[in-house]
Amino acid sequence: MAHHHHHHAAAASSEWEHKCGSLAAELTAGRDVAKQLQLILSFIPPPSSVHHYSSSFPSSSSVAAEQATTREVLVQKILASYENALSMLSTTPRMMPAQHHHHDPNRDHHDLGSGHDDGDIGTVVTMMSKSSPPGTRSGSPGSEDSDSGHDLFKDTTSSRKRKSIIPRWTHQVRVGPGMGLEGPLDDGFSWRKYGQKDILGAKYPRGYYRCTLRNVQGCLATKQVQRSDDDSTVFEITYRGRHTCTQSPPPNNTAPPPSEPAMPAADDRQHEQLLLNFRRGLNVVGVTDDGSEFDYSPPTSTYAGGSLFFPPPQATTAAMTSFAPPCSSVYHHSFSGGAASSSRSNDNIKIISYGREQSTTAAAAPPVDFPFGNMDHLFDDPTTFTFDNNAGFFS
DNA sequence: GTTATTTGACCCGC
DNA sequence: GCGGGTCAAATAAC
Repeated sequence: MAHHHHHHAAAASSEWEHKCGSLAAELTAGRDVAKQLQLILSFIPPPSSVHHYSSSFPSSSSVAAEQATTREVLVQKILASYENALSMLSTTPRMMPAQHHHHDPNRDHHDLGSGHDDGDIGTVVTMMSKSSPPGTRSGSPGSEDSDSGHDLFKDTTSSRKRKSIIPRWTHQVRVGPGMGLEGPLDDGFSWRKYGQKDILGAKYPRGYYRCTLRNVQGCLATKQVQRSDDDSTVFEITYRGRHTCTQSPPPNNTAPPPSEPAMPAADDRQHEQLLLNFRRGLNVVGVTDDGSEFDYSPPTSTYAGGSLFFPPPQATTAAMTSFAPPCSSVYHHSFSGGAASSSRSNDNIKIISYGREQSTTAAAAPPVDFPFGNMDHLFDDPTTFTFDNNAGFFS
């Protein structure tokens, strides 16, 4: 770039804005393509289950499984990068240098069966608010950021604090009396504590947790756990950001008490609930135009974050639901004309993604919120979903 | 060996 | 400067 660069011209601001828009569009497009790739990959059976045509190799099954895992993880990482980049873009112009660090394919294992007797845990309040997350910086602890000038954005002329679109919500959780159970209540995700702070005026310190897969999959979800001042059996847990990683929920223990009718506060809450319901192993049944049904087999216990692809009512391009590995084959459904092509699914089902529909073209309409319709009642008896292809929502 | 937690330092916005 | 949030070195746990 030997061109002469202008100084800080006032006009640069709008130019910058414009470039940001292009950037966002580009990133969105990239993310969308990555999702498609993820989908496509899910349709390609892992080498193990492939009919061995003339495989002269021993082809141990473990290797195959590892490959599948690896490629899935890779796509997941790409997706996470896009998501994170987008979220960074949506906060402050300031940002950190990219951090591409190559990590070994680390095996992630989370201790699910921590033998926690969850006992009496009641989720009480749900609250939404837009946040002003200071640090959406990507995970890598400042390792190699030292050199290159990242004061590019320091100028902050525009100082347009875009409101963060990072979701933030709070649960109040009460632990039963007499339980030694403390802060780290098992909410189905594995967290890693990265800090603790004494909060002014608070009796108990606040714990800071982040998703354990942050460095592996770039998942930026965090939570804070604050013990209530007066009632020491109540914990206020503030979640920040949705999980973009893939995690398995714990096999729900015995005696999940009559689940609360879960007030349908906001979208994100509904998304959470949807995930929870999926995780509990409900059946999902889709209905096509011609009335035939296709059954998403019970997702036993595995699930992967992400978003379902559902088309807006008048979608012209084919969108699809996707439930992906570890199924050897998955249901694939095109909702565009109602023409359904569905393949078989075996045991486990993962949700690749959920939450928002994304069009394939960058210039197309902005993401459409997932059409949940009125599924509140389903929360009471979350055993079966039916997706009405015509109506475009679960019923 | 590995990964998680603890804990004071550090950063950043107010 | 203050306070909340995060980092990272030391330490603990595995």
